[in-house]
Amino acid sequence: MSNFIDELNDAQRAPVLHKDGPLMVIAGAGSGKTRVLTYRIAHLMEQGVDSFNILALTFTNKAAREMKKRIATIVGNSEAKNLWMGTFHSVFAKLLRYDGDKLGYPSNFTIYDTQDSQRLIASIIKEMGLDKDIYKYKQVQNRISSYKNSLITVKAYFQNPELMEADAMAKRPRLGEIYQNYVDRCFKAGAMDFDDLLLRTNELLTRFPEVLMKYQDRFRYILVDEYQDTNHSQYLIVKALSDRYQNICVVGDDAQSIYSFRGANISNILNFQRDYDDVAVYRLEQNYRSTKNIVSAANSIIANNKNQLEKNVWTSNDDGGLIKIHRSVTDAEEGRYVAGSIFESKMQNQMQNGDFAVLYRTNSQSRAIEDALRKREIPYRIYGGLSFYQRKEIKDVLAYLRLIINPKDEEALKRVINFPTRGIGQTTVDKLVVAANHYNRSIYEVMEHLDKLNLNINAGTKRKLADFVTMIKSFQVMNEGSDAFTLAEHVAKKTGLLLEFKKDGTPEGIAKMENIEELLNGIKDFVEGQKEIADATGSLTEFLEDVALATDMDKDIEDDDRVALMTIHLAKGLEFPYVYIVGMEEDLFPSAMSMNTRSELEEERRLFYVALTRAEKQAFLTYTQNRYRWGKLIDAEPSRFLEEIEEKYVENLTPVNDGYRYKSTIDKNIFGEVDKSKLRQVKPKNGTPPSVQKPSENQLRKLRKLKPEISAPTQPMDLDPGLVTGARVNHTRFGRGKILNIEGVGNDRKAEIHFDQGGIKKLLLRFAKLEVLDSA
DNA sequence: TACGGTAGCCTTTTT
DNA sequence: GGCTACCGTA
Repeated sequence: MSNFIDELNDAQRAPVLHKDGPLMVIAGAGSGKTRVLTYRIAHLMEQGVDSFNILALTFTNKAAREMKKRIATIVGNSEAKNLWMGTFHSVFAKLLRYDGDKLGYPSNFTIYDTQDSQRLIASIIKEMGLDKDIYKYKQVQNRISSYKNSLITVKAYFQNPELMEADAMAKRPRLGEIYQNYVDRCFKAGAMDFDDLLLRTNELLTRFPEVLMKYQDRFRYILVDEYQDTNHSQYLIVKALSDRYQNICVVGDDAQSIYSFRGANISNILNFQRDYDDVAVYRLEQNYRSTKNIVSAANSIIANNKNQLEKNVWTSNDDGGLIKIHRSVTDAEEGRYVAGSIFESKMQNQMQNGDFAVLYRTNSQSRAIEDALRKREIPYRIYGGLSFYQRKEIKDVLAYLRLIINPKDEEALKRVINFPTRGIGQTTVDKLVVAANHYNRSIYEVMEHLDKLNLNINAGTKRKLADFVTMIKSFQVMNEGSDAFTLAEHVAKKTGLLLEFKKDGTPEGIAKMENIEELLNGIKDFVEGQKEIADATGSLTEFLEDVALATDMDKDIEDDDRVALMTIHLAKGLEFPYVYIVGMEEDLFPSAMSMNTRSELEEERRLFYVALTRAEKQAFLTYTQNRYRWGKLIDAEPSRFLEEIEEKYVENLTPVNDGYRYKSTIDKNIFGEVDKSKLRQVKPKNGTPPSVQKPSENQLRKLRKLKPEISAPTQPMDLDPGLVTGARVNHTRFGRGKILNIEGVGNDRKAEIHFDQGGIKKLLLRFAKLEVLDSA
């Protein structure tokens, strides 16, 4: 028997040794949860559980790879090979490649990224002749995405008057039609978006019991990391798969739930004990990562949240330094301070660049930091933001490759049919789309049968279209006999993509060409690497799937030594000796978008908690009084979160007087003369005199009507405390009534209401707009 | 059909 | 301050 178990403390050992039945591990920040997961899997295997029967769902693919590596060193390489481990999206994409045909999907289906989805939705809105200012494609995409994550299919949507009502109130009565068209078009294109990977898995497991049985039997032991960040769709998949053997282990920390904006439902973890019988609950409360000061300060922050599981995170580490708070006048100065401070620490404490991280709320904040680091010649790496695979030139190459694998892929086709330009314009593409919709075929199929169809396209253009099809077909033939790298290189040359950027001659063009070359190198590495992995073939399909689901965090970082720059969201699960949290300002952190409800604000606070607990030795918080936003200088106020840290844990490097800890000094600084009204002035629309008038009663009515658009909830939100059994309420459509009963939690909270007009209805509180008239 | 100029939106976070 | 979608012109 191996001795790795001895490396664990008592609290960690218990869940590792727990064999059968459901268990939940509530793991405070830095308490060694990855270690527990890793050792639990290794232990199961040592107990004789076949690795083939274990499924582990992690938050990043990189985390999965690292855990797998660690497990392999304990139980041996060949044993670890069969483990299914990865993110929800990558694991179930793989599953759908095997069994998605039952739902009518080809095994080589394309995965649409968010941009593909948005482009398709934009063109559907245009084709339907809708006003793009009302139907904003990003908002529409968001809405559809949240439906999918709540398992609301098109059919379910049209059966639910509540949802239709909500969209109609938001002046988007035809949202359901867009949804319908979008789903149809994706299906016709042989494409799934990110949400489909979960939704279709659910559909598969529900509609085909034999498939469910097969995977229930295969995955006898299921482990889920970061369970607090699973959404409803993911929850149901896990529930279904674990239903037979009930060997389900979830690990998480409700205090670190920060993804509700993409449908994560914190009640999944809060209700775990209700969802399964005889749940064993283990708590990891000892923090091994951070100093006492950091742990205590973090605890004092999270104590401001009301909704949380009880937990007492503690550490036996040293006190460490106080948390340093620094104020600057501009964001540029903030950057200079951070760069200077990193420089000093490196000198004084013999630290490496890789020991430092700069965390921020929004990607756009990275610029000022980058500039300052560059001036100091401190190497850094930015994670997230516009990732490599999202760059235009890379997406162009990938679009050709996608088309080779799946010619029905509409978004790929539209992307490259005239790039590099070959004389096929928008008008022609529009005609093809109309024909494709009419014949219920893909655009590519229409192009293949151009001569048989009587489309109003002239002979010259027809010739060009035929040439394009011939070219793709020649690539497909080549794909049969070559590896992904050889093919991709040929495609980049043959299509003229490389030349296109080369002849451009500008530095940007050169950079793009180099990026394409880097992509080709990446494909080469991939082909080599896949040869070592079981049941991988190094095919183009596999490469494209990898790319579609890759995140910036998945990249294996060469061991060069750089300061890490990333959003707080991306930093989850990571740790650094020195952490700088920049932009501690109202409207930025907490974000202006997240201050409408208590639950949104609490999520921002959890985000701050996550940020602070990344630090091992020392944390710095910085804020500025002026910041460039949208190219304009605006004044900024210190974040309320600064006040929330218990005072004894912080040191103000830039003290403030007047009894206020973080009073803004906007009026006294050199920007004092800036006219604030100009900074925030809204540009008047054409013809509207910029005079200030009291809004008319008519305008007020309009505003009131518009309000639902803003508050039409796609996320769980705070509910009126008056919404209790017995309360009298008014509903926008059904009129007045009385609440008979309230059931469910979070997103699923429903009220049973007896309406005066007759009838008892069960309404999802998330969508129902109820006004409390008279609380019981 | 290609291309250059510009108005308007944007920035919350991501698989 | 930058991107993109749209419009006008050649």
